[in-house]
Amino acid sequence: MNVAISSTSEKPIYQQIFEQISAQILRGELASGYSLPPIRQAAQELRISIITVKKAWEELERSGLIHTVTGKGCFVAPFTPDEIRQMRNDLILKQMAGDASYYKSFGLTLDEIVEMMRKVY
Amino acid sequence: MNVAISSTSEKPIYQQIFEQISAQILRGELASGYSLPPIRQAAQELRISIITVKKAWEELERSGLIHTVTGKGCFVAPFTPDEIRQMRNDLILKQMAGDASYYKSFGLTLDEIVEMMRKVY
Amino acid sequence: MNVAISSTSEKPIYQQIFEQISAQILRGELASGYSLPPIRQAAQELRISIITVKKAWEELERSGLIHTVTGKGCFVAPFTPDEIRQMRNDLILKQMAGDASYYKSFGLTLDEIVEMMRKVY
Amino acid sequence: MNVAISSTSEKPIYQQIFEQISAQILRGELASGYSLPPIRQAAQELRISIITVKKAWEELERSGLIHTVTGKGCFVAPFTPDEIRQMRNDLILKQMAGDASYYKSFGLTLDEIVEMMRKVY
DNA sequence: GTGGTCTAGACCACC
DNA sequence: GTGGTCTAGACCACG
Repeated sequence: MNVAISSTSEKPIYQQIFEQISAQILRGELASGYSLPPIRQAAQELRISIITVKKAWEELERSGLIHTVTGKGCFVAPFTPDEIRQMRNDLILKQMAGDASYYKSFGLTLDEIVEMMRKVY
Repeated sequence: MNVAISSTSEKPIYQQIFEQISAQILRGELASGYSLPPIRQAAQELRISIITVKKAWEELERSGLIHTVTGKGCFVAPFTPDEIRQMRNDLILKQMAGDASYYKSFGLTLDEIVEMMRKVY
Repeated sequence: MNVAISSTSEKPIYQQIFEQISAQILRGELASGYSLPPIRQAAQELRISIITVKKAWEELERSGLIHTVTGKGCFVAPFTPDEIRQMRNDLILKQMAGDASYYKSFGLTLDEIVEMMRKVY
Repeated sequence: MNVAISSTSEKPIYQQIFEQISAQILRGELASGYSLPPIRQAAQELRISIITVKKAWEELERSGLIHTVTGKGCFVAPFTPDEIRQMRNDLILKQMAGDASYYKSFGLTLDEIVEMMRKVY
């Protein structure tokens, strides 16, 4: 499990975990069927409470990214590569739409946005 | 004062106010020297607590966007148009750098980002 | 608040609460804008843990039936009577579809189902 | 043995087996005296643990639907067709009574229930 | 061994 | 005052 927790971040821990793991799934790093570590082990590894890990796992299940089998563990849900790509694009487009409207609220044109994006990339 | 408050938003009210007013200043809508309404009046107008307005005003002062004159009120700090433009660009670039690194974390190239940005703009 | 908890039920407590309150909303007993009791008070009233109440409230919010305003409380979401009726019918139809397929799995015809339903109603 | 197990279902596996086999008995598909497969064979066939199969068999025996003969195996209990029909009707009526009271709790009349049942059947 | 539920109690941000 | 988060620790069902 490759998750970095920042205790200085304003985001709650369980959400940091959720975002990092879901990003890993949508990037294809965690393949379908992959078994997430047991919550107890993950809690020990990350040095946080079991409850906090569980909350993150619950969010992942609610998003349909993993499915839980009581007594067995939690597994990345079965997706085709196309579905993964689709979900990833949906997520990014939704995020980008919010970002774009933020930029536009400051009067930036598309060309200006592209130019600035080129700078910071 | 032109501020819209959403009670369903997850953002705290004082932050909603702070963001909207600072955006207005950086867009040049609120000119240097402009007098913000007294907190009591603002609170009544927005139908929120005085404490909340005060917190927003404090955030604005802490950012250097306004300055308080005891007994007189709060005024937009004196900036030249160039300074405004500079601050606006700094803010947007900082935001955009974060957005770009998010997009990159999903493996998107600059061209792909530009193309998607074109779609959602 | 009118909720009855059965500790003998196989359903978890938080789900019992969720189901009863959502039923009350869909029956129109809890009108839009109605303020749910604070979780601490509800917990004391029902003699259960705050956490358990919170879990029920979270499910209600996730279903879009209530919305939480931090520092203010939880309120029944604004719905038109038509929306309420629509949601209620959707819920019942979905439930009934499952029931019907169960009856059918025992070879019952529609007429037999109707006749038996008449008996038990 | 014709049993389908869903690992994504929230129902425990042993209960899924119990429900499917008891339904088969009550539908008359498994006749009186029919011999259930040995638990080891069933476990292998369904790719689950022997313990789980044993638990399902125990539930069936507790319901009086099968009886175990040590060293010989498990057999569907001797019922007359009338008894089967009776048990089936009892089960369905009990289930339907619960469903009906659920529908009634939303204010539905018998006619409305019948009409909706017609739709989803 | 696994996850599911419930508990008591703490600290924080917001209003 | 409110809800939001995190903690430690218990008991249970399932496999």
